[in-house]
Amino acid sequence: MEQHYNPQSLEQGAQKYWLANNSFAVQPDDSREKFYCLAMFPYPSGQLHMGHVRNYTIADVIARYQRMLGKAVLQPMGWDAFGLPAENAAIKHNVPPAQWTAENIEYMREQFRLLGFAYDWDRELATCHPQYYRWEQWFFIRLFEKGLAYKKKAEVNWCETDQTVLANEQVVDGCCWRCDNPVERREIDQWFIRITEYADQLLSDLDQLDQWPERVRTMQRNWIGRSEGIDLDFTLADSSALSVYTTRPDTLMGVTYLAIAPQHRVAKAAASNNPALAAFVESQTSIKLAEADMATMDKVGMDTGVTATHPLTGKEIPVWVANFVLMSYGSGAVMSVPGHDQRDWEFATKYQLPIAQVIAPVENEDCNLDQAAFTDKGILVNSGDYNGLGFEQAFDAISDRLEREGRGRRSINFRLRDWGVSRQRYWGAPIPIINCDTCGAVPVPDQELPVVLPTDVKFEGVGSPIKKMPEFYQTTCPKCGGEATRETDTFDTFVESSWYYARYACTRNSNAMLDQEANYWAPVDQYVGGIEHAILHLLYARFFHKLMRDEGLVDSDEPFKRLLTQGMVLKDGAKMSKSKGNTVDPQSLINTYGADTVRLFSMFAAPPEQSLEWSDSGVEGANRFLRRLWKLVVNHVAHGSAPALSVPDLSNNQRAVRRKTHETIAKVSDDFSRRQTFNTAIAATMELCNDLGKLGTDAQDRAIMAEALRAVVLMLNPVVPHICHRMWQLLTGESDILTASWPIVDESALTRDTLEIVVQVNGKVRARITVPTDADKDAIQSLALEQENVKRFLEGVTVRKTIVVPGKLVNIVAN
RNA sequence: GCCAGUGUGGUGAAAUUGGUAGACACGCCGGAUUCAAAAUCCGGUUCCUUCACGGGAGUGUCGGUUCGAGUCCGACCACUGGUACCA
Repeated sequence: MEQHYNPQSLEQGAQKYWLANNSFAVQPDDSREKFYCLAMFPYPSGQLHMGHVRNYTIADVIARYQRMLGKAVLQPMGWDAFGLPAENAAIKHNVPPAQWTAENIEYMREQFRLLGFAYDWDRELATCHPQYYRWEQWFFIRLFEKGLAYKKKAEVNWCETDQTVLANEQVVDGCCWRCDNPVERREIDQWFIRITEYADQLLSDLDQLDQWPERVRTMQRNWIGRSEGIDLDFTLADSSALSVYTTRPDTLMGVTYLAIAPQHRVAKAAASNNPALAAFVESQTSIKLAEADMATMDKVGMDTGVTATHPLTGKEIPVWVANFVLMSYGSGAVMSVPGHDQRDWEFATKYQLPIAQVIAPVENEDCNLDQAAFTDKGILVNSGDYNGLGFEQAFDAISDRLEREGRGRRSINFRLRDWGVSRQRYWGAPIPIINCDTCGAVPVPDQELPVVLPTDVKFEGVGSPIKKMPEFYQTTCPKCGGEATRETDTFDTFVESSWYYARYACTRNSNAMLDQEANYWAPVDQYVGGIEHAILHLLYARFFHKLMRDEGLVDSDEPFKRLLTQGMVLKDGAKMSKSKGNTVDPQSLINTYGADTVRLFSMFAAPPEQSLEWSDSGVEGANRFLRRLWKLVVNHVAHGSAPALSVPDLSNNQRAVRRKTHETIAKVSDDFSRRQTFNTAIAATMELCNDLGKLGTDAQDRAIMAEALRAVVLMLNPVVPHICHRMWQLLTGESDILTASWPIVDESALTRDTLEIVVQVNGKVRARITVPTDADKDAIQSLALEQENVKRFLEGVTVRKTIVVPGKLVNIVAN
């Protein structure tokens, strides 16, 4: 028997065993409950980092735990293999993205193996493989046929010097990250998917997701941003309508100007004979597309000279161009009520536009329009016929009138915008469309799929190579047979990550996107990933699932039943990054301490939802614990098999250790399943081990030790599976802990005769008393009052009240 | 800017339903072992005060509710994530 804990040989042995027995391959099995456990697949950036280790360890712990509960557990792994970093690496190191990606996958797969994750590798997929993205292309064509995919003009960040589109992260301080020249906005044709068509469902189905963190549901709810309001028309001089959307028609009488986006047709028209305005409009094209930049930039505007007629008063009000009005939201125009909207108030103050009060506070709230807008709902004033109405009444009265007069329509609006899926990049799945001068956008026929992305490419400069490859884009129109060009844009990588979870169920099916096995495993029972994906990825995947449902591919409404969002891994309080030089390489830690130590520390150092502060000495502590545990097991086994447990013969001390064992099983079970706080589960197990060290060597001590050690090994197995694989063999003689079940609490071991409770005087602890478990309130109270220190604090005061909380405390209120 | 979250000893954290603040670890201090060191084992460790028993203060800040608040409410401060082309 191995006297010393030797992680290298022990982990190798366990991994060989799992490989030889194909331990983690799984097939549908109607005799057991299914459990689909999934961690968000990684981008193959080169090496695993600590964030990966944490993410995948959490999922692996859950998968292994669920398996011990007797379920058929699917835990697959794959690669989110398309994306920008491969192109950057290609430019920097002159290596084609396909090769770079494939090499990274090879290396990272080996790292996964060394960490001992229980993956069914038979189902591995990579999104850059044509067998994967072919089905995405096929599905996109279904969406196109249903009118759910469409083309429209939309803006991008454009670098004139590099002649390329820039991602938001490639724009630094308004300039291109490579050549440092200012970016400009440019409108180009792009493909969109109508997520707005599903906005209502995406919102209401959030209520089904009761096993998602509330904060993620809240963020998605706010992102979708449903609001009820009214579209209403102001009339321009040429009698055309200038339409705006507002959720506050009750403030309509307080509109003192209109604000329109610089790209609005009215602005463009007015600028054509106004050079100053034209210059202003032009100057606004240099702002980066990102919402954060839009919202924090200086709010500037200019009078267009155009006026519009107010739909109720008939008054003429000025129309201003304002840089904070977005052409892509609503109609690109807003009505401005500076008295009751803070942004309008600031703009009006800056440009000395009139501010009118039309809402008065209901209670005595502050309302001083010289200082700030009054944005709460209230009672209408200065509003003619509508004076005295509250928000709801005014909303209805004004909306009714506008609808009656044909100047407005009640409408439900969403903040959510349609999903732009076009990328002017090389390393992505080609959009399966052929552009024909005669027939327009024509889908590639199904039998010609996949449209394969050429991988033998040279990166010259920064643009996409396929845009310069006639052999790729020159083709004929499937409809008319004439000359045509292939779409050279590729899909947003969020498209691939929106359905991979379903494809794992049937990775190798070359006849269909999904099959019945996908329906067997879906939905994912437990999804694990970073909180940074709370909105985009998780919303797109939910949307895609509904699209697939409506195509008849899956039966369920939602893809992920339960969600765990893990926090980041920090070092010295900051996110690990190469530029900060504070990275920790998991590989060298595995080499030094073994995978179990790395896994144990990752799970012990913080609860999964919180950020985790990396600590080298903490890792040593985790390793120390494993060595101590190993010694405990080895020493126990060295003394031969333990005698049978005889509960009636136990001493009080032995009974206490046994109670601790079963209390720990209860706590760890709850921590693993309901709470998902693995750190406290591990702490409880450590506590139990500390107590076990105090057991003697007589027969019943050894019997209790045997029972406890088996429980400890079973409970730690999901976290540190290698060492537990071996310790289980030593303790039981059985070869495979994977076939063992989760330990069961013996309720009879939990009983106790006495309890310690605290005695407080005015909320401060003054004594501790030990009382029988079944003591009644009066007995507890009188015992509490007898305590010397309690008496001291009751001298000279009168007891007003006594609160007895059974099993916890007594609080004597006195003054 | 907006949306969401976090803030507790020297450090990572625990306190699950409003009921003993600091479990479990790290670090540090003291001791055992050792020729010596490493490793290991034992003990101590929120701060202030006290020979000691004990006492006082304490969970980002300020205020509130309650017999009782880390936990609930209000305001504020700092940091983190997202903000639609990073994934």
